[in-house]
Amino acid sequence: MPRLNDQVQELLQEYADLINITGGDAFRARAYEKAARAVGGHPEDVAGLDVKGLQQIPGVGKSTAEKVAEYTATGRITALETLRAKIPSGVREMMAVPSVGPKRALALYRDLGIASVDELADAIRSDKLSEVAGFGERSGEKILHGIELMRQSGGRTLLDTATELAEQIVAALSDVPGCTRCAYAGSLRRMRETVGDIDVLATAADSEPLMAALTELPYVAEVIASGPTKTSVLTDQGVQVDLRVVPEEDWGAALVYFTGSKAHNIKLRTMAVRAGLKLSEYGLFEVDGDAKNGGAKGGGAKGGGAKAAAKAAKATKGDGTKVVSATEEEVYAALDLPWIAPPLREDRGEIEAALRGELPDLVQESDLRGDLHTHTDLTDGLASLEEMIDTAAARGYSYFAVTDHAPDLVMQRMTDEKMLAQREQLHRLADRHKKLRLLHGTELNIGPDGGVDWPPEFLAGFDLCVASVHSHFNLDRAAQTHRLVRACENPYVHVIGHLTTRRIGRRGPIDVDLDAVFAAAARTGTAIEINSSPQRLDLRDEDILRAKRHGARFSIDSDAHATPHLAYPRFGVGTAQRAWLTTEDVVNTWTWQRLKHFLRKDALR
DNA sequence: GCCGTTTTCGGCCCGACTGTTTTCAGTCG
Repeated sequence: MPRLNDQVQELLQEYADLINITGGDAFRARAYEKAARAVGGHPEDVAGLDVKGLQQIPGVGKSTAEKVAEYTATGRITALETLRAKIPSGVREMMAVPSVGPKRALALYRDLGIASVDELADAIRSDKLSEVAGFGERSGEKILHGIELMRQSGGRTLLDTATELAEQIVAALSDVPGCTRCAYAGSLRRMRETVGDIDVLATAADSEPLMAALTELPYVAEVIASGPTKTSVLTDQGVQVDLRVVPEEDWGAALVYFTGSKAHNIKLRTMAVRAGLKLSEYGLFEVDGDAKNGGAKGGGAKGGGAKAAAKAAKATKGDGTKVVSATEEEVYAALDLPWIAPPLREDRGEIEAALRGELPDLVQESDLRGDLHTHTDLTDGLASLEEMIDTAAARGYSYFAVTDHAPDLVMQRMTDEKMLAQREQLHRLADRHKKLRLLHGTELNIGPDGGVDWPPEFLAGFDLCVASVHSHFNLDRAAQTHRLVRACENPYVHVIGHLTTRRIGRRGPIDVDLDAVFAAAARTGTAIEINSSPQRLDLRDEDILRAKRHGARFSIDSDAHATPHLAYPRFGVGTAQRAWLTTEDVVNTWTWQRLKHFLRKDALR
């Protein structure tokens, strides 16, 4: 189950949406939206707070506090139930389609009775949309395109939700008596940007108590299938979880098998066959009789060692003798391979690299020495400068940049004076954290022509500037490329933030010649951000690989807008690992001395 | 509904873009 704060955030947001759809007071709706974000970003668990305590959260007043308290006490919010009864849930779900907001969702429901995304797509295809005032041909096309975008990531769960759920399930199952090992596998373990379902693997002599424990979890809504080796359930958030229980001696083979990817496994199985072995979900087997004249024959002590251990047990499934494979290392060793980190297991050359002994020494979350892109409540963040800095210090960073929005993002109402006052405040706070070097930065807006918010003399006052695209997403490819190349060429721009501006399942990437931008970044010494927000994960792993080939460097940042978001870099690091990055590629793993040098861009001035 | 260097009422993120309009509504960041 997600953190209670996240559940409450979702419910308050739903309440705000329903107020909007039903034509309620827009300011009231906005108050609930703000309260939703405030609760979601609040570091303390709301479960432990009473009405008084809840009201201490900025943006939460008496009315919201009472609703939250009602939810923690009873598991429901009466006022929300009342609104839900008036509007089918599918109407609100239509708001997830880009360019469909509350007004259009209501109009579609009221005039055509459309109450789901599927019905909406059907209505467009059968040309019914023009019957509703305000909808023309272009609207239909745009909405249909938006629906397709949603479906591409359709049914997939974002990394933060999936990770949290998987960790809770693993913790719960690990406590079941008789469970000797438990971990999650699948695409989540490989740190793919979204996850279709969650695969959990466990070992136990008797699988029954584990299967029962899974189906009895409070947030399991439906049991899809349940047998002695596999149980599948659906959570109340609609995420499918598959649990498999295997004998202890098969743990390694099973973990390899269920971690995937499919392509990686196929290649491993091919190698196994050549080595006279067979790898399947039931374990690693030595094929009886012949087939000992394959690749592993000359293959060194490790393979031989594992085979020696094979004398252990006779197989129950498969044709040959089961090879004990209690760990992944043993399985890989049987194939004369070193252990391969899950994020690399995509058959993108990792097996060949492993054979050559050239696997990269992947960057780890613990290698990060700082965060170079964060926000405070001076703009659209939730936490104060002090709170953000204190949390960063607690993470053990040695440097930390505060980069609030610049004035061209008009809604943030930034001014020179506010920025300079924040700098003063930051300098005063420097005394509090002797071990943490504080950097005063900003997140600039890259204009349609590639210009940024402030003139050089003002930019020179910052320790660090991130520059990002926040508008004009529809420029043509040449214009998008030009603006981003120009931003790289700006001697005061150190990091290009969320380069493609995509939001997973919500908005596609801008149309840009990535190779041209990567080349410009490498040439000018501008780092490219790996934005770790689970909604963005921008750049994608395959684009990072391309950028690395151009010689670009990267900054793995949280883009935190609240203190809990400062933990996001684990997802950015996962993405970086999928792109084979090492600490050499990631500037915020470097010492301050080295980073300082990188930030100079002297040659361009 | 929330909040207060404008303090218990009266404001509340503001401008651009898009597609449908012929003067604007809805959506988005």
